[in-house]
Amino acid sequence: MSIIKKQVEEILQNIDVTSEIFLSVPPKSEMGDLAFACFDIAKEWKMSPVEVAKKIEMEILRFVQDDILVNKVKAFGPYVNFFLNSAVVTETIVKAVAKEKIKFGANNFGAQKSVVIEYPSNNTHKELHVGHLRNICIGNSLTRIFSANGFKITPINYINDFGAHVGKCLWGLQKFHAGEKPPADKQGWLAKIYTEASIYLQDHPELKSEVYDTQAKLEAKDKSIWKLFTTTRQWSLDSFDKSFKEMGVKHNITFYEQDVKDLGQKVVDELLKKGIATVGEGGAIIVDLEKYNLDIGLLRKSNGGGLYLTSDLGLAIVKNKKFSRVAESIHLTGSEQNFYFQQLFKVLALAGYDYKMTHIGYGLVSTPAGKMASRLGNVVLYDDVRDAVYEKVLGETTVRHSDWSKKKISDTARIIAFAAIKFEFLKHEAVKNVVFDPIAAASIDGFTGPYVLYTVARINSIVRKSKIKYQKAKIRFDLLSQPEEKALALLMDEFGDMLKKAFKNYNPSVIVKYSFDLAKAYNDFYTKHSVLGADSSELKLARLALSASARQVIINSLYLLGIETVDEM
RNA sequence: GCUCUCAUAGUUCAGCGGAUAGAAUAUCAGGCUUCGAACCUGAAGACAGGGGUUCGACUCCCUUUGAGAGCACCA
Repeated sequence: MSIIKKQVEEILQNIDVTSEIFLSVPPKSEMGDLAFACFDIAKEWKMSPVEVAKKIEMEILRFVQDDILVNKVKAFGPYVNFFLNSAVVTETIVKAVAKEKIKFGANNFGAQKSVVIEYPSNNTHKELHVGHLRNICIGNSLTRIFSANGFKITPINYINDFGAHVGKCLWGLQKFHAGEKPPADKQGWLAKIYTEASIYLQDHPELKSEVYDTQAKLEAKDKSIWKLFTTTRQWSLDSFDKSFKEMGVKHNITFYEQDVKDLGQKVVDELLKKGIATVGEGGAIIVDLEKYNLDIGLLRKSNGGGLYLTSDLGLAIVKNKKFSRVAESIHLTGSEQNFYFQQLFKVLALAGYDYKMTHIGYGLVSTPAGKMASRLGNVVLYDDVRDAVYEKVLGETTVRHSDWSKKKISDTARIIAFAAIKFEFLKHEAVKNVVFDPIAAASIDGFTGPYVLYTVARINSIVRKSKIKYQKAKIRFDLLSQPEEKALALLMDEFGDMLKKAFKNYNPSVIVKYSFDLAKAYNDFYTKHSVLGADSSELKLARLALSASARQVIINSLYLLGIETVDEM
């Protein structure tokens, strides 16, 4: 939680402001450091907001004398503004950061309640594209954000390795590529075959029965196809593991559709028995959700085959067996599945599950050319984005550091490239559709990951050159009297609130913006005041400690985004 | 056809119902013999249209227009 804000809140509470207090930052620094808006309290006190502000100002002046934190209180129309003592603010924050380090800002709203987050739920035999990339960035960040808010969060993945797309891919493989030696990128090869088969079937719909046969054999675990299935499936899984690993993403458990489909069928039988599910048109098993305004959910095909909903019911059982007392289950998918998840959650509720279920449907990622469809092959692949951004950053790094070793250049470029990618894919609010812009993704100026990393590298350089052990020194915070120094410390104090906001709204973009604002606040300080060139050694020391704190909080915010920093760049 | 989501500078995005709607980028004008110019300073530039609720609306409600998505055997 924010430390400084809390102290100001206490002052207000002492003069009988009993409702919940929100402190904001005034639009201009001349107007003070923190503001209290009197609109709500005005209703309670049955006075005009302007009168309330004046009254609060008077009360504080009368009863709160010689407060070491608050220098001045002044009413501005309906606002009461607080002018804070720079030395107290900087000392409080710098010491708190030094003490708590990576834990600075952490909250405990979750009280160690168990939350399961499921992402990116990708498919074998199909490619990983920019849509998945967005999913992975958001899921990884939410995992860290929930953890920092005191939840015990378990990231899991649910891979569909048994759907119709697999049948289609294997059919195409046998029909057009039998006996071929797969290239190095085996997973990419499968994805291409899947696309090729999809397009071919559009022109030759009469061959669809062959695909159905392949799918039926697969579901029956027929010997003629099983080996091919397990081999190709593993190619996909190996490739996904590699991608997740380089993205810094870990899942505690991965579930597979193959393993839960049969269980789901049993749940459907039970729902039938209970009368929750019924037999619908053509003999399919449905659940009528009309009275919830959710149409009809399809639980089983008329030929007895399972559907996505069938497997998800089985997954719910397995998940609840594995994780007892789940308080919340978060599902992260594209927004096109919003309606589906409303249906799923309703069916699960009817089946007796009562934990909180949350679906985050992030907006679609499209290309400048239009909508992506893997069936049509017009997708932007994860690998291509990664390589393009990496090449660009590698070029920049090589130019800037001709004296570095090849390995140092490539290692650094790799971290910067992933920072750029993750920052780019997390900067938008999740519900918004986004157009993937390759130029923006590879951009390293302005509101980007590299900008924030650069700020960290700058501070590293200052700390390195100073050769001062500021950690144990006695610091004269009273020397930190510049407005930029106070502003920087006050912004660090906001971190806990940002963390809260990010988890409440399931929105990592709050942290993205914060990390950028903090880096910008540091750069503002940096250009106006010199650390190493400060007038006295005491001031140098104080500014060094302030800089190190700012660096720590920037690192903390980047950590929540899944972004690593570099020493130099 | 029905349902859901979205609409803010040229472009990409921020804006718990509250102070003069913030950034980034592109454009123009500046700043390195000074802690790292992947940086900084300045200029110009926006709430899709129309109603309503409210002391107060980018924000809530209705409507029109535009964009995206979903709607029975796909995932």
